[in-house]
Amino acid sequence: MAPRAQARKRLLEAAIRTLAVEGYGGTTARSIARTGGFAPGVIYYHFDDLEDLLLAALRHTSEIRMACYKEALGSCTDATELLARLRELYAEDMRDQGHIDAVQELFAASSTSPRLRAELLAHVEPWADFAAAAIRRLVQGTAFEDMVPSREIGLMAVAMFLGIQTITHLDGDRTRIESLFATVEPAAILWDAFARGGSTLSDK
Amino acid sequence: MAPRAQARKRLLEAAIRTLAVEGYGGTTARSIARTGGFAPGVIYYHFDDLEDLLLAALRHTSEIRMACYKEALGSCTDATELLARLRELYAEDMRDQGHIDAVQELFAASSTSPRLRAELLAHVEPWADFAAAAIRRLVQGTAFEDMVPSREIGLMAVAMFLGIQTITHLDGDRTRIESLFATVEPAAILWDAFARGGSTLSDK
Amino acid sequence: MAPRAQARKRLLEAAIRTLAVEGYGGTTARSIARTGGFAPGVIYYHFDDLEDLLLAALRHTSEIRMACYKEALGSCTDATELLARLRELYAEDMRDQGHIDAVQELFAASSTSPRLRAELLAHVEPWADFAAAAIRRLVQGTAFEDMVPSREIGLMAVAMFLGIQTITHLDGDRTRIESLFATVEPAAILWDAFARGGSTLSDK
Amino acid sequence: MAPRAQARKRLLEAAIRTLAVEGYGGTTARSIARTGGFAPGVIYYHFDDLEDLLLAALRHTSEIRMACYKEALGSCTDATELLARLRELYAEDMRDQGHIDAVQELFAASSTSPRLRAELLAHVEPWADFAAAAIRRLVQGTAFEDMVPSREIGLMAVAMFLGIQTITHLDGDRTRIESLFATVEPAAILWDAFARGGSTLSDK
DNA sequence: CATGAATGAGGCTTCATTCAT
DNA sequence: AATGAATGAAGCCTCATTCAT
Repeated sequence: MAPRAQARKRLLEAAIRTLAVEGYGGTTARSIARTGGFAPGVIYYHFDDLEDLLLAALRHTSEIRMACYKEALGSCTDATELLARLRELYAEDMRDQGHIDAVQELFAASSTSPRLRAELLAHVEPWADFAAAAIRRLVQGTAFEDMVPSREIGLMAVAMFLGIQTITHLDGDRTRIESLFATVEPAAILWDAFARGGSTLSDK
Repeated sequence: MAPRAQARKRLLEAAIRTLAVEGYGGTTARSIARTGGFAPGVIYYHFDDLEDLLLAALRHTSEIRMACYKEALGSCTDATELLARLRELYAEDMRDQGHIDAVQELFAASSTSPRLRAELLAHVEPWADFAAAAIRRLVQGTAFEDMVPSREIGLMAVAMFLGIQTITHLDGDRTRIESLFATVEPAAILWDAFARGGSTLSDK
Repeated sequence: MAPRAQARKRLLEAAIRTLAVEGYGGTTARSIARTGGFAPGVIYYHFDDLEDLLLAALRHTSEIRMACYKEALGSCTDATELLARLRELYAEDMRDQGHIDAVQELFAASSTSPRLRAELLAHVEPWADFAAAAIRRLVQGTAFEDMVPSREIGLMAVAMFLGIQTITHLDGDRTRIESLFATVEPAAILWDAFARGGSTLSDK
Repeated sequence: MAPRAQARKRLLEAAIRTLAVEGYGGTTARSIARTGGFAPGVIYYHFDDLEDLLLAALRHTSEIRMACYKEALGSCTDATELLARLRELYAEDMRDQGHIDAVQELFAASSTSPRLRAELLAHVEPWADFAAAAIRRLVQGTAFEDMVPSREIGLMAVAMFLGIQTITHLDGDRTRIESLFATVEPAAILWDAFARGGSTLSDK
């Protein structure tokens, strides 16, 4: 049913898989078609352009991930728990068909296409907002509540995620990120104990 | 003198300028030649490959910048001062012929070429070390000296730099970074006053 | 009634409109379908080929115009009147859905397709005959009756029509033709006065 | 010497030959290259575009032919002689590598490319002027001198030439034109005898 | 050392045409 | 009768790279 939408989805997923596996440079109409098992021409039946397909793939993947992250972190006020959930989400991302790698490749390619650049920029904004909101939930009710510039820190968080992803992408060593999570964990525990913990303690 | 070396340098700089101005996608043998005002064939006289030229350009630019950073930050033990010097260096980078943009483009292209990927990785390592050393100097003699995992934080710093660069690259808005420097400044002042400042105070 | 024939007619007219509006180069199965509001596949239900459709469209349009011209000029023996009627017919052609432009495009495409070439040739013949007949009516009863090679002049007339059409097609300036009609008019008046007029005068 | 210009000329002539032999529809980068015995890529080394090459070919051929016509007809004041020379020129055109057929194909293709259309239009004008000048020389000193709208008749002549060419192109029958020349000859003789002849007679 | 013409592979895209529905 | 998704060939063009000069 709705063969049109089904076909489009097949194309989107082939595009994402190809980006992840072959890199942007290797993502050609032919390679996408090979990945998806269809003729190159189909792409142009459903999309104006290769660019168009890639843009749609970006939106597709970003929407899906954003929904997951919102659900998983939406109500989290505890640093330790936040960190744990991020860890899980990240692991899930990695298990996926490579959505994150695909997005990484698109960042890489951004200078090639103004439209792609604009689209990526449009996606950075909401993610930075989302990160800022998570941070605000974290500091809410603590002594630091009014001192923390959550908007800026949100952007920094997104930047760091991007940067780490870039480096991970270079050597394919995903344990590196695990070790960063481990590094940050004590800080999270400290935060919960002293900054938030104080008030929580008195609650009990 | 050494006309060979001189010619090579001309090529390297043309490659860097082309990367910065046209992006990786627009960096072809012809466009580099046009930028530098020589014939495309020359490239193959001095380098095996376009890849070879790009790799050499990366090394060239990275060495130059690393030397600058080492000289400017080498002896810095004060967070406020460190931040101020970083700010200057960054401004200098921007004024330059676009070394940073060129490197950014090469990161973008890394998935295309294993050799490029390896080379970039080989440059990330020393920069992370360098950042770690700067951090160690910062915490040295404070109560946190043994608690701070400087290696990991160094990597995070490099990642953040990379990520911010990526985002800046997207919208061309360089004031964004200025605002991040401004955001971090109070933290640096606090650090100097309490963490370092305390002990330093008693020293005097 | 006769849904088959009706559908064919829809296709023919879509083909003609597309030729006139998009030019031969822009006349594809898809563009014809878009013009006519049907699916590209329908074409192959009613015709073997795109070529087949175009040929049929040529016949369709040529028949319709030939009938008009025959009716309007069939009994015309007066040069001035002949010219006036031609002028009207031409104006009508221009108001039409672009039959003439469509035919012009097919001439353009003739070197692509032998069948099209043959078909066009087969249409030139009757038009030249028709023009020759008109000329014969004009000279009949005059002193020139036996001297005028009407067959050749008929062909020249068709050629001139074609050529003017080609030039008009180039710059879209249809007033050019109006000015040619105006240029010829005095000659027609002269002819009627002296060649035909003389004898006619004595008749009365 | 001047290998650049030589190569360009080779391309221009290959383009013209291909247009004449294969028709516009068959004139692709590959077919031109095959005709000229070079790789398709060369075209893009010397020209921006296929369109660019075709435009240059049109100019090339038009200039050459215009020069010939100017030299042959420049001083002709006699209708019979004018006709004889035109006949020769036409025969020469046919013996050539098909310049005329090539131009014919470009007219056919004009609706495909605005630039081509503009270029053709720019060539029609001088030819019409040239024809008008020839006609003026013909009527000069006769009783009709002030009555003949040479500009308009010049355009008609060009149009007729074009139209005849179109028809000839359809069936490849070049004797048709011979027969038209023969048809017109008596008129030329008459003209020289009565219109011009009168004054010439009194000269002797 | 350098030039610049030439090559050939491969990328994007369009299109006539087919076919399951 | 009609639809519209899919195919595969072919077109245009770019590019790294080579090579005669």
